[in-house]
Amino acid sequence: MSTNQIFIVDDDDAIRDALGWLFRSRGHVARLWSSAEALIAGGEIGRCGCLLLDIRMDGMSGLELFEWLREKGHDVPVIFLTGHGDVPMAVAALKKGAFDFVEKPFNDNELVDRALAALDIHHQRSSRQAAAREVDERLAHLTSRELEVMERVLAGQMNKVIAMDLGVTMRTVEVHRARIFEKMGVRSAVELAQLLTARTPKPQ
Amino acid sequence: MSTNQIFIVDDDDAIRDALGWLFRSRGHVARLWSSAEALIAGGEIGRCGCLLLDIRMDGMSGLELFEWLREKGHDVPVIFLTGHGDVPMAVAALKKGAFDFVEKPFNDNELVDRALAALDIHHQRSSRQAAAREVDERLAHLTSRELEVMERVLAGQMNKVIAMDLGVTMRTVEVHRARIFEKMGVRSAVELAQLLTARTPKPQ
DNA sequence: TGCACCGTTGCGGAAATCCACAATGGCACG
DNA sequence: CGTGCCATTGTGGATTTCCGCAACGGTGCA
Repeated sequence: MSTNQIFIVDDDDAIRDALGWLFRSRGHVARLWSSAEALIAGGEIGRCGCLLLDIRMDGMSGLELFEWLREKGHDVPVIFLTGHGDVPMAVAALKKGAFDFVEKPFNDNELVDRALAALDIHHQRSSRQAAAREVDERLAHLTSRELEVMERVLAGQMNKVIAMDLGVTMRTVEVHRARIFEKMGVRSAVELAQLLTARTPKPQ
Repeated sequence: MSTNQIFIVDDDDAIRDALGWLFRSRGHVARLWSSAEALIAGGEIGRCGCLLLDIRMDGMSGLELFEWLREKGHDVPVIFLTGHGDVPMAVAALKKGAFDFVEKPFNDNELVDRALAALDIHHQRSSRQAAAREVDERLAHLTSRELEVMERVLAGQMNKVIAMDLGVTMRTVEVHRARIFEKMGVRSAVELAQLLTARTPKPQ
């Protein structure tokens, strides 16, 4: 994976450069952006493994960028940086899913540790997501009829029942079933169930 | 369920009573405790649906009580209340799994809303946990041999293979398999897979 | 019109599963 | 020693699944 880059967005040149220097001096890959708009325009958000985001910026704020990323489906771990943060703001940010919230001035070592932790969970997430995408990709190749059959297979229904249910022959169900397994890359209904049950979006 | 009680722990009599009045006047069930120790001694944590916890208290602090609950396996949603909270403290509490972090003085309506939200997710959690416990309970009744067979059934192995693998006859595997289904309350390997795949502890 | 894909079905056989009935041996507990 | 639980196996049959081979009709696109 090449998504272990640390993206830093801050409109204060001095802080931005200091952050860049901090991470680079320790062997990490850091990319710097002077505004949320610049980051978005860059179109390289996909390479981001962890995002350090100044909350207060001219133009689009850190919080707004965060919301924007969420809507776009990017769930990169975000660490907010703030000079004048208060408790309610921090709480709101974390409850919305921010990974961390750090006040300036920050402790160098601590910030690096947190960023690395963020990278870590990003890797965990992205591997899970890759698997989920893989499954979705395969699901997309199923015909609507196959989906109907699959649904019933997952409900534990026997081919006979499914056939009655759909008003077709057992043979037809068998064919669909075989194609489903083939397309989904599994070799039994059990594997299929595991694949799809694991894919379920996780709650809080 | 009778776990929609709001537990309030604060060593300041005035605040505690005010909180009790606040929730009760709106029709909610609130229980008051003047210290973490008293709450623990009461032995009624199981009835708790949501916990409002003052961070700074004589004796065991709110944070300590929170940790204690975590260790005991109680994961009631906790809302911390604090008079002199700072951002790092709030961030730490939330990252450890607190549900919310509110500064005093608080806005009555907002606090109630948050407590109700906490109750809500507690209900979601507890129904999930009940299901998980149910499954664990059933798993506990499986013999070690049955577990070995189940493991292989979930791996999608055919009875024939499992038999070879364990050095027994197919017939034996069939019997184990039947008992597994019976004990687990399912009627097919698919249902079993769903039961156990869903049970998996969810990550962040 | 020809090709590709989909849904459908039939035939027939191999393989696997499910099950009732029946039984043996080991082990632990009282 | 009896009772209960567990693992094990057998027989035999009903049911179900899995598959290759073959085919037909519809739809949509080039």
